[in-house]
Amino acid sequence: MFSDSEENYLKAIFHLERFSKEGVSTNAIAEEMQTKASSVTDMLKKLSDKKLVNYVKYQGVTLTNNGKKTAAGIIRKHRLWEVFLVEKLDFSWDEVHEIAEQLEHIASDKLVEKLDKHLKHPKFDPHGDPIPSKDGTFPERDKVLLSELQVGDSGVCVGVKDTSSSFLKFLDKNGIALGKEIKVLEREDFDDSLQIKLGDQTLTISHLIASNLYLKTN
Amino acid sequence: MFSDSEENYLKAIFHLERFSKEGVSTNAIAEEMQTKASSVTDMLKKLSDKKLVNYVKYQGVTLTNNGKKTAAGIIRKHRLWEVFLVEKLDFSWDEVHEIAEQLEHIASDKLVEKLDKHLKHPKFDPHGDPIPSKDGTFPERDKVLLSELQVGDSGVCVGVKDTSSSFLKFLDKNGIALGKEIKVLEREDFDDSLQIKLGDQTLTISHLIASNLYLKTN
DNA sequence: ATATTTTTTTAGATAAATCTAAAAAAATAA
DNA sequence: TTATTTTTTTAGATTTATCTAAAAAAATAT
Ligand SMILES: [Mn+2]
Ligand SMILES: [Mn+2]
Ligand SMILES: [Mn+2]
Ligand SMILES: [Mn+2]
Repeated sequence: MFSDSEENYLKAIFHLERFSKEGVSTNAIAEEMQTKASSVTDMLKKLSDKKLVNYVKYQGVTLTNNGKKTAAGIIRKHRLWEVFLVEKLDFSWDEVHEIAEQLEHIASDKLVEKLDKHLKHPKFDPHGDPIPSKDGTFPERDKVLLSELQVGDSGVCVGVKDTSSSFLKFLDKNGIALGKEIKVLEREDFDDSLQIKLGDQTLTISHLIASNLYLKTN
Repeated sequence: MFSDSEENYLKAIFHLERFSKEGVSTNAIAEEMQTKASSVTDMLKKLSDKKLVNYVKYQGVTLTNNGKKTAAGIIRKHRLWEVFLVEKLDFSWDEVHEIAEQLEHIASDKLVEKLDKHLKHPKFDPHGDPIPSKDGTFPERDKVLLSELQVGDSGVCVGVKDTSSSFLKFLDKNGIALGKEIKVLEREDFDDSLQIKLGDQTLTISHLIASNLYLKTN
């Protein structure tokens, strides 16, 4: 239906739209896609011709309903494959993104639905990100950044904001994983670092770490 | 490493090499790939530059050792994915080829090895075709076409020569599947059709059918 | 051995996706 | 409000994979 490149642009625009109520700018897309602004302009024209984006010269783009649905479909595939890689093939969560980046472009509706069934219809991927349903609806879950909690608050780790390999490996090394219970024991005013209880151990983590971990509070 | 197109050419040449001891001709490749001879010539030059084929103008091509190993790797992926689709996702054997045709181009050695392990290192795909090992070796199995058997001979169905959807669906409809025991009861001289015993039933099949079914004789 | 047919290659064009450099428009600063 | 800077678009190239039409080479037939 659409080329890998077109699909990657749709996904990028979809993600960027969440942060700007205006149209998404050419430069923002270029940055996200690691490409040049002129290449973006070319692609926007093409996506516009295909009625996937609303594009007016110099005014950025928004996805059309069709564009949104298409983007959600690609994100659905990406995240389902990530679940597969972690749950069935025993990959660790820092290894799957690159591979899912390729698998998301495999075209077969039947494959997606069979994969979804095989995985027992997961609602979230290995990084805690929501998996849209077939019709494009994203499951919601209220979650707070660990850095927002007060001393004494506690919750269960349900997601990461930064999904970089280095961050995920850091979490592994320190025993932090989705499903783990975390309680804030102390906050250091000087640098906003936190002392937390994780299982039966106590851990000190920097503000940067805490501001990339999502918890579901108790 | 290589483009999807390059990989598809390598696979085509690999398959064609089995039938001609000479180099594979440009036209044969064009036929196999459903493309034009001029496109083939262009690609052969490129593959030759990359040392994947031995190409001399007007004399056809053969794969280099490197080309053979690369082709075997793609066939390995194709067939492992077919096993996955049938065994794990419950696809039927007539639906998997098209999807595997895409999946075979996913680039990740680790993925292939994890998939292989997950599937318990299968030696043959859902159509009975051998799955090369990581180093490019194809498992052998002696098999005979059902059409070659004499009256009274019997064997187990281990593969199909024609893998077209229509043939596979015909086999499904008649209860013929890999692993089934078949015995030749009678041969009709006029059209070489066979009367066979399949489980507890008796079936009449045309020569065309019999000449596309591989058995391992008892 | 020459003529004819078939196969293969070359020449030149097209479409997709990218790039650099220059021009145009919009945003910001003076 | 005018000048400067930033953003975006356009113009023109490049690469990859394909095609058609024509030329060249090889194979086949007379
Ligand atoms: Mn992608
Ligand atoms: Mn993810
Ligand atoms: Mn393929
Ligand atoms: Mn197969």
